[in-house]
Amino acid sequence: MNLKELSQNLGLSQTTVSRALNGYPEVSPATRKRVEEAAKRHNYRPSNRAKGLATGKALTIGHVIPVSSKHEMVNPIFGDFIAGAGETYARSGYEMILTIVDDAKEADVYEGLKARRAVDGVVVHGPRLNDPRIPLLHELELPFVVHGRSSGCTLPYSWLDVNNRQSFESATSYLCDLGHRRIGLVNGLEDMDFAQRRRDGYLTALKAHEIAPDPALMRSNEMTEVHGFNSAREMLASDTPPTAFICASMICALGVRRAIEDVGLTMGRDVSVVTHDDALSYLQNGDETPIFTAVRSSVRE
Amino acid sequence: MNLKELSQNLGLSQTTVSRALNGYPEVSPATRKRVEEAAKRHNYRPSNRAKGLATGKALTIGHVIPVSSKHEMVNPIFGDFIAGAGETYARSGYEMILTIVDDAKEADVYEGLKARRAVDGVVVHGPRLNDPRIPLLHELELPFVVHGRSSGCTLPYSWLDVNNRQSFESATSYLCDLGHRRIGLVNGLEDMDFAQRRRDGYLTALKAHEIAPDPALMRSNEMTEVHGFNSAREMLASDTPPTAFICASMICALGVRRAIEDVGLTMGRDVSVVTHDDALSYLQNGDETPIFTAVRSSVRE
DNA sequence: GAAACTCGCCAAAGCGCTTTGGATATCGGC
DNA sequence: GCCGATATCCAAAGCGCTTTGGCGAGTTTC
Repeated sequence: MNLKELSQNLGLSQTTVSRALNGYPEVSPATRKRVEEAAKRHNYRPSNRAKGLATGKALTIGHVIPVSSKHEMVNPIFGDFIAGAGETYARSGYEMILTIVDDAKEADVYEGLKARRAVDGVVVHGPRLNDPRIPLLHELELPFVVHGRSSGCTLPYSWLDVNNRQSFESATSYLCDLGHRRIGLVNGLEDMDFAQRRRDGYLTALKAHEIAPDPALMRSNEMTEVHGFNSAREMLASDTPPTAFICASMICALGVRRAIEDVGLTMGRDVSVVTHDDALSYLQNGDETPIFTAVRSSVRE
Repeated sequence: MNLKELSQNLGLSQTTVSRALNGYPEVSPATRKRVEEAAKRHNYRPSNRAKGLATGKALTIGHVIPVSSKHEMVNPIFGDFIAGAGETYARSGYEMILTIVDDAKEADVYEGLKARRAVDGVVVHGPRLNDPRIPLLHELELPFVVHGRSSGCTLPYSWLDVNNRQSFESATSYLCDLGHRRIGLVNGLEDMDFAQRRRDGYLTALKAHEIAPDPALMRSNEMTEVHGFNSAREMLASDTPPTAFICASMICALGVRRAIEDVGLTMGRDVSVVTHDDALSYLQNGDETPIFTAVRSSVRE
């Protein structure tokens, strides 16, 4: 059922039917009602494609997810982020198109989205320090919002982020106040902007407590369970092991926990762990009793 | 840059340019070359939208991810699945549109995709027993492929699946052969088809080893860490606790491990754990030394 | 050397919408 | 009873492509 059929069916012009359905005023209330009922009855829904052609709008937002060519890892928070975004799109009649791409070919993807007029705008995921995508998108004049921020970028841009610095500063201070002097940081890859900010927060808190940062206590890598395990394992093997850890994600923290127990210690008694909790649906921080002390922010919300 | 401009630019008709670019034979090699070079030079890419309107094809595949209204959980394997699918779409010039929807409203989404002619076909995720989406999609005449299967469904359909039954039968047999008589099953929700098959495999192996299944040793729920923890915790608290566990996912297994250690036992010495490993990039089964004994299949591949 | 093809190209219609620029009818107001 | 608003509606153009139906010019065929 398309506009033409529907309008013939009603004995009206396409113009009138289109206007009735889109809330324009040049239609009598009675006609509008008749049109709306017929549309519902015939399960008519305008073709997004034709609508887009006619209006120049795509009614579509692009999400391009970079995958590091080195690690091939898809950050698990994307699932939750996408779920949250999708709810909003569904309510607003927008479509979401997803592209997963090796980060080396990302520029090409943005150019393609623009040239094909496939989207009205994009969401930039996983911003790095001074991320080249921001100038690129400016140049392409493709509207965008960054999930996170990009330190060092001089161009203006819209972003949505949590306060990573403050969050890690609080967490670190909390541990310092408890008397910890050697605190291991199990961070994400440091070219990721969020990781940089988290480290800054960590360092700020150490400084405030007059603790000299020790490079041996700061590890960064893709936030996998294995990274958490390996990092903690190595730090714990040192002559002066940390008495506490701060982790960039629950997944890392699980690895840290495994390392702690692997060397015969008990988490929470011998070694403290604080983690950042993205509130992922499948990886809740315990039930009534949390597994980890955590700073939390729901990616999905 | 659109077709019209490009063809004027070349002093050719739109017809010829279109044909040159799409590999039709009615174009001389010299002209084709000239067109292709101009297209590249001007970074011309046909609008998917217009192309779709003209051809009736959408050049787009829909993925609709059901989210249980009760649990609001996004299965973490979707991220990896989507990444794998996206690679193929990118190579073939297809677009992927993603819809995340409360499973109660799923029918509406499929109808919408069909009525709006937004996609050429869809991938059905998370099939349940006798899944109503299969008859629905048949009725809508919307082509689809199911990731997994739907037992009890009498209609024909295309699917892609791993051998869940065989996999869990092998894993269970392996444990039985090691002498285990009480094996806990930490399964996914049992209205999910894969969970049913996994349980079947588990039961088949028990039967082959003349072990009577004990309902107290079979738990099923959303595959979260907490589910693994709670299930194992309760089973271990029994008078006749299991000596081994079989888990439906790495995430569950991590919870099971936590429960085991929580009661003062050691995994691998006091209690054995075998898990299904979806080979998620961020949740590898250890480095050189695996964390868990596992049956594995890469979702992404 | 004429009939019959084949090649290489083009004009125009059409895909399903929106939107511009009227057209017609109705209605006060004086 | 006429004029200018106002309220409703419509025909047609246009969005950027593909595809149908043709049309000359060159090539075979016999």
